[in-house]
Amino acid sequence: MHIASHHRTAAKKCIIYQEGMDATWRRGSMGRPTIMDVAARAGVSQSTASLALRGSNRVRPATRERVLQAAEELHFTLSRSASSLASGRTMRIFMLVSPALNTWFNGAIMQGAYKALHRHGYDLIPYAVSNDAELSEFFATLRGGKNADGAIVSSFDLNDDFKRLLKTLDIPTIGLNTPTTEGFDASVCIDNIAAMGNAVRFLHSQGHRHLAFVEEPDFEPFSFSSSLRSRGFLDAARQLGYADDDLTVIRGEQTEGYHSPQDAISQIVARLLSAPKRPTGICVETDGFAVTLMQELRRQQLRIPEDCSVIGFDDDTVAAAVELTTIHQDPMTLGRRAAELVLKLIQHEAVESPHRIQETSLVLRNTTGPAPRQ
Amino acid sequence: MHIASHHRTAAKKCIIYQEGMDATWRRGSMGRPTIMDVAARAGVSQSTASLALRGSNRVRPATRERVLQAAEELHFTLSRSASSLASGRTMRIFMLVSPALNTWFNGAIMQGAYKALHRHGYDLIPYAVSNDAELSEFFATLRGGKNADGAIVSSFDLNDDFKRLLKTLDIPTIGLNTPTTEGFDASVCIDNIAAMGNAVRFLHSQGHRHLAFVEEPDFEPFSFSSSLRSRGFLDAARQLGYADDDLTVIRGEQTEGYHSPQDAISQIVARLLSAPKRPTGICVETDGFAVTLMQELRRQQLRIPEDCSVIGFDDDTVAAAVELTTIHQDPMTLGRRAAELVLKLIQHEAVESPHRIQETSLVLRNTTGPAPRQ
DNA sequence: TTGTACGCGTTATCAC
DNA sequence: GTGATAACGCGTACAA
Repeated sequence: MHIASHHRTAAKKCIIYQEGMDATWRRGSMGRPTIMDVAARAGVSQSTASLALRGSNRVRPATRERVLQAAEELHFTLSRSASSLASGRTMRIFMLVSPALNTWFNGAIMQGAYKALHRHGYDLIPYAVSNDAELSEFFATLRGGKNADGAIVSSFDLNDDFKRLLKTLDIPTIGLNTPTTEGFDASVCIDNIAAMGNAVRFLHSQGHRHLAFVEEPDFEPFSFSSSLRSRGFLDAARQLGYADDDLTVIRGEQTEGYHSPQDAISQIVARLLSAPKRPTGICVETDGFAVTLMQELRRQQLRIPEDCSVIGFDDDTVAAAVELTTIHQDPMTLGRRAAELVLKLIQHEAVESPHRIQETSLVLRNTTGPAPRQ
Repeated sequence: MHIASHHRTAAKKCIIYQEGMDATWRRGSMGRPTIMDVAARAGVSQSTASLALRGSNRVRPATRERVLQAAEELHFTLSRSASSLASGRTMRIFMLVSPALNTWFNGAIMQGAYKALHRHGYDLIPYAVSNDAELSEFFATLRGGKNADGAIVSSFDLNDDFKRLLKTLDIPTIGLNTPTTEGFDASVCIDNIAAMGNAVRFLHSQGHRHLAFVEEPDFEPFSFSSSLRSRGFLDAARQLGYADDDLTVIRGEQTEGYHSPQDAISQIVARLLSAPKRPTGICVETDGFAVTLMQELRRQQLRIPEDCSVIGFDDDTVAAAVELTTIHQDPMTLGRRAAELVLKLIQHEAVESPHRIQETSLVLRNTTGPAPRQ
C-alpha cells in the first residue's frame, strides 16, 4: 500500500496566494506557505505569529491584526500535524462503535459528540469494528497516547483482556452504554433495567397477565447484546407476582443456526403463539426487531394492539413511522455528554460524578392497549 | 479555549512498558517510547526501525522481526502526527456532510467510505455544516493541503464563491450526489432525473392520469434540496402526454412560514385533495416525508393504495418498515466509490472516467396499485 | 510585548 | 541492507 511518490510535491493546482506577493516572501515560488512566511509578511517573528494566530492575549491587537491579515493573504492554515507534534496535543478524539457507523444509535452518538468536540477544535474520528482483530488494532492505534487525546467507547462488553488494555491507555477513555464502567475514566449510560421495569409495569396495568421478552437474534456473531434488558424484564415481572410460566423469554442466541433470518423470525412467532400461556404483552429488545416481529405477527392474523401489545426499545426513526409504543432514549445527548466528559478529563478538570445515568421514558403510541378479554 | 497545561506531561497511568526494560533504553523512566527506543532495543538504527515498522522490503526479515518485537514489548505505536509532518501525507480524508452525521444517507456514505479508507490506513474525518460560516471554516481548514490528503463533499449545491474555493484546494476533491460536477476532480452521483422517470412511467402504466410531486418542506433554511427530482418528474410526465393541469407540483419553499411542521403538512394535503384534477399518483421527494404525508392522508380517510398511490425516494430504513414503494439508491456504495476515487487521485493514478453515475431502481411494495376507477 | 533557540517523532536522502 | 543527518512546521521556555 505504500506508493512511491515525490516527497513534498508542490501544490498541483493554481496557487492563488502567489498573486500580489511582495519581496518579503522569500521562499521561492513553490511549496505551501508556512508560519514563517506569515511572520515575515507581517514583519514579526515566527513565535509572535504563532501566538497571534492562536489568539493569545500576549500579543498587541495591532500586531495580531497584521498577522491575521498576512495569513489570509497567503491563504495560510496551521498544520495540525506540526501543531500536534510540537504541543503534544493531537486535538483528536476516537470514537469506537460496532458494527458500523450507519446505525440509528451510532449515528446519533456521533452527531452529539461531533458537535461538542468540534466547537472546541477537536476532530472526531470514528472507528468501527466488527471482530476482535479490529478491536486489537484499535487499541494498538491508541496506545502511547500519541494519536489521540481521548477515546469514547460505545456499547462494548469488553472482555478482561481488553479491559486491561483499556487501563494501560494513557488517555482519558469514556464508556457509552457499556454494561460495566470498569476500566473507564468516566461513562454515560442509560438504565436498561429501570427502563424495562417501566414497560413491564405498564403492561401489567393494562391487564396483561402473560408477558414475553424477545431479544434480537444474533445474526452477526460479534454483535453486542447486553442481557440487561431481559434481566430488567424478568426482575420487574417477578416483583409484580408473575409466575415463571406467565413469562416467555426468547434469547437471541436461541435463534442461531437457521437457514435465513426469515426462518428465525417465523420460529420466534411460532414459539410465542404456541406457548402454554400465550403472551399478550410483548417487549422487544429493539425497535428494529419489533417492527420485523409485528410484520410476522400480522401475517399470522394477529391484530395489534387488539390481540396483543408490543413495546419496542430505542424510539428510533422507524418507531415513530410505524407508531410503535417504545422506550425512548436519547443517544445524541449521550454522545454529547461523553464528549464533554473527555474534554474535561483532557483538561484535568475535576469531574464530580464521572459515571452517569441518563433517563429513558416510555412513549405510548398505537401498538399497545388493554389486554384482550378471556 | 486554550487551557494552560504542562507541556509534555508524562503518561498519567501505569506505564507498563517500563517492565522488563533493559539498559539499552536510555531515555529515562518518563515519557512515551519513541522509534529511537525501539531501534535501540532492537539494536538497529532509527531509520532501519522506521523501515521495518512500515514493512519495507529493504530490511532483512530477521531484522524486521527484532524491530517488531521490540515495538511490541515497548508498547510502541508510530505517531501519525510525526509521520505526517515528515512524509507530507496526512492519511486523513475529510467528508463534508449536511446538516448532520445522523441521517440515513450520511450514515451510509460514511460507512461506505470508512471501510474503503480504513483498509488503506486512512482516517475518515466527518465534518458537518449547516450554514455558510461553517462551510467557510471547512474550506479554511483544508486550504494549503496540510490537514488532509483529500476530501469528499456530499450533496452540496455550492455557490460560485465556494466553487472557486474548491478549485484552489490543492488536494483531490470528490463530489457525491452534487447537482453539478464543476470544480470536483471526480464525482459519483445518482441520476435523479432518470429515476423519477421510472416512477412516473410506472404510475402511468397503472392507469394514473393525474399525478403529483411533493418536495420535502424546507424547514431548515440551509437544507440542500436539488430540483433535479421535480424536474425529472415533470420531464417524464410531459413526455407521456400529461397536460399541465394533470400535474400538481408542491415546492418545498412554498410551505415556509407556517407555525408548525404539522400546519405545513396539513396544507400540503389540502392542496392535494382540493386540486381540480385530484392526483391519484403521488411522488414524494424523500421516503421520510412520504411517510409523514401518508399518515396525514390516512387521517383524511384516504386509503393507500386503493384511493391513491404513493412513491418515495431513497429506500431508507423506514421505507422497508412501512412497505413503501420507492426508488432505491445505495449510498453505501456511493461512499465507497467516492473513497476509492480519492485514493486513486491521491496516488496520482489515472482515473478513466472520473464522473460516474450510479444506478437506482424502483422497488414495488404496498403503497402503489392501479388507479381507482372513475 | 516580542524574539531566540530548541525540540517534538518521524521520513527521506544519500552515503556506506 | 543499514546508518548518519537533514528536514517537516509549529509550540514554547526563556531571554530581551
